[in-house]
Amino acid sequence: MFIAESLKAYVAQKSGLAQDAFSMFASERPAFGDFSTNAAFVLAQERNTSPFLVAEDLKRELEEDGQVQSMVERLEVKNGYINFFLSPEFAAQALRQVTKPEKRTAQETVLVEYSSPNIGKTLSIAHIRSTIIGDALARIYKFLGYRVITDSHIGDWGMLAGKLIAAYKLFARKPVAKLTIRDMQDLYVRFTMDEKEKPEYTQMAKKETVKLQREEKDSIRMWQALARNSIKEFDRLYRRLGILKFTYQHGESHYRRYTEAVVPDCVKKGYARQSEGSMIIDLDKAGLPPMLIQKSDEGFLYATSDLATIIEREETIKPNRVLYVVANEQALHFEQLFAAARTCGLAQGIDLVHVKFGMILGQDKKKLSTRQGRTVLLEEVLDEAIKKAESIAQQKNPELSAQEIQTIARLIGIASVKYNDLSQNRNTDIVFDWSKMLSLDGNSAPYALYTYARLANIARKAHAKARALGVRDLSRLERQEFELAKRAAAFKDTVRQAAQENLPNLIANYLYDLAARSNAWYEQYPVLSAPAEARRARLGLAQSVCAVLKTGLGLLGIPVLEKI
RNA sequence: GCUCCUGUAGUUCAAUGGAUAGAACAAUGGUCUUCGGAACCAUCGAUGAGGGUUCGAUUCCUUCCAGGAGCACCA
Repeated sequence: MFIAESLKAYVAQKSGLAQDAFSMFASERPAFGDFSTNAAFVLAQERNTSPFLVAEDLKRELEEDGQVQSMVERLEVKNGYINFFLSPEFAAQALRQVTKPEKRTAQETVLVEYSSPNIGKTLSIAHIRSTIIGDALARIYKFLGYRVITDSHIGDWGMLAGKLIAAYKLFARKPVAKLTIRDMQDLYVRFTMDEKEKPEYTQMAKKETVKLQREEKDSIRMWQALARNSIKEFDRLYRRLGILKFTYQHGESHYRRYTEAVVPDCVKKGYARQSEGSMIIDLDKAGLPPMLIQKSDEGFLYATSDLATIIEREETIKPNRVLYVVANEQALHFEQLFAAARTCGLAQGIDLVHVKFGMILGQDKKKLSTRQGRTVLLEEVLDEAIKKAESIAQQKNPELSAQEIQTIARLIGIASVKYNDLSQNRNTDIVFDWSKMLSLDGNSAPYALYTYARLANIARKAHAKARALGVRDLSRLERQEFELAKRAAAFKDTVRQAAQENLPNLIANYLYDLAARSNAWYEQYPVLSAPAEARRARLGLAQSVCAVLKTGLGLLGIPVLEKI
């Protein structure tokens, strides 16, 4: 149940406004109730009258409705807004089901493409955002009842693969099957460095690329080994990070049949034309520069393979929506890609979305790039985070065994890295800063985890059974506690909003707010020592908030611990 | 040169058309006969500059300033 949505439906019905003509939002402060609508402003505009009068009328109409009556304790008009104060019964009802995933009814499929590393290169900090944000979005959509397909679109074909093979043939001293990803990366770096002075290297790479595209046996065998070893390494890091298993890790190579067909097909249908020896799709109508889909040496490009990927997915997966979780820098590429797809009559009825995110910058606010050797490896970040969490855990809990500390440190270290990213709006750049990244203070993962552990501990001490959730008794709570309960009941509304805008940070911020309110709450209101009725009600509240924290952190890919 | 993104407190962030711009860190002062102090309470402090649209602008438009990214054979 989505509270805002339910309320909105009634307001729409009574006012005659379209659902998207006005908004219903969580109120900023208790004095404004729990949810507010600006419907009166919109209506007043239409009728050319005062919002205040319209609001009073609309309020009266809503009050006369039996359904609305059961949902709210009262309605208030203030400054033209209509404020909704939820009733304890309705809030309790919402709270009881707030952590239950939505049932999959409409078969709406969301395809999330994220992480997408290149073979032959270790995962660096640059992959962190795509991987963590994509993983969270996949979990969020699943929770909301969508059919979710995930795909890491690995760069494993074309010139990149050709260069790797050329580099291997030139410099390597091991059988290809024994090549680690570090070896591959060293080979690749050496190759690109030398390439500047030795144009014959580039020629060689091109030759290898062509051989691979012709699927000559030796090339394919070598390429497969390189790809396999790379993916093994990616999977190891994904496990450490604790992200969902990908439905697919197809890579560009998977779509190669389609890629080969893209150019002739576009030419035949008149979508593409020659220009300066290469093949382009004009995008004037979209106000964009043309997109190059074939090089003058007849080689394919990223754009070609991306178009092919759209075609293949349209045929096999039939998604309703595709989320490309890829850095900001590629904004133009995706604008062109989407426009080109439309031009070619592809992806009709499919919502293609570039879920972009800011870069991770160096201390000098310049881009971190592999070439200048300024890369920070993903693995380093995780190691550092865990190390820091471990020393803090030791300090805080000297009574715990080394093994317990290890478990806690591993969980909190990873959680901090994820939370640090997911609590920020993805659009802004992040200046890479070890102390910030690994911060365990303030609005951070440990704060939410700590709150969870404390609340869980109270319930445990009371020997409360999970099914004894006393959320029927919200009316037994005092005013301030009731506010907390209603806040928890609005969890699913937040998740819905996070999905609509593809902004996981909305959930992180909500959880932080909920945790802060909870901390203030149990500081002030005793649970275990309270009189029987209040005790039962408060235990119910503690358990509900616990469940919300656990579910919410879960959506961010962060597991909870009973003890930290 | 063209296009796009960003500019909020000393610092890092939140709020993207709504009510009195919200946190954290730092600083300062408090809470303890503790349902786990990785806690709670309080003080200090901000929308780059100018114009416009709107009942209402951090949010939309516009000019300027500052930073960043992208712009055909890389991915």
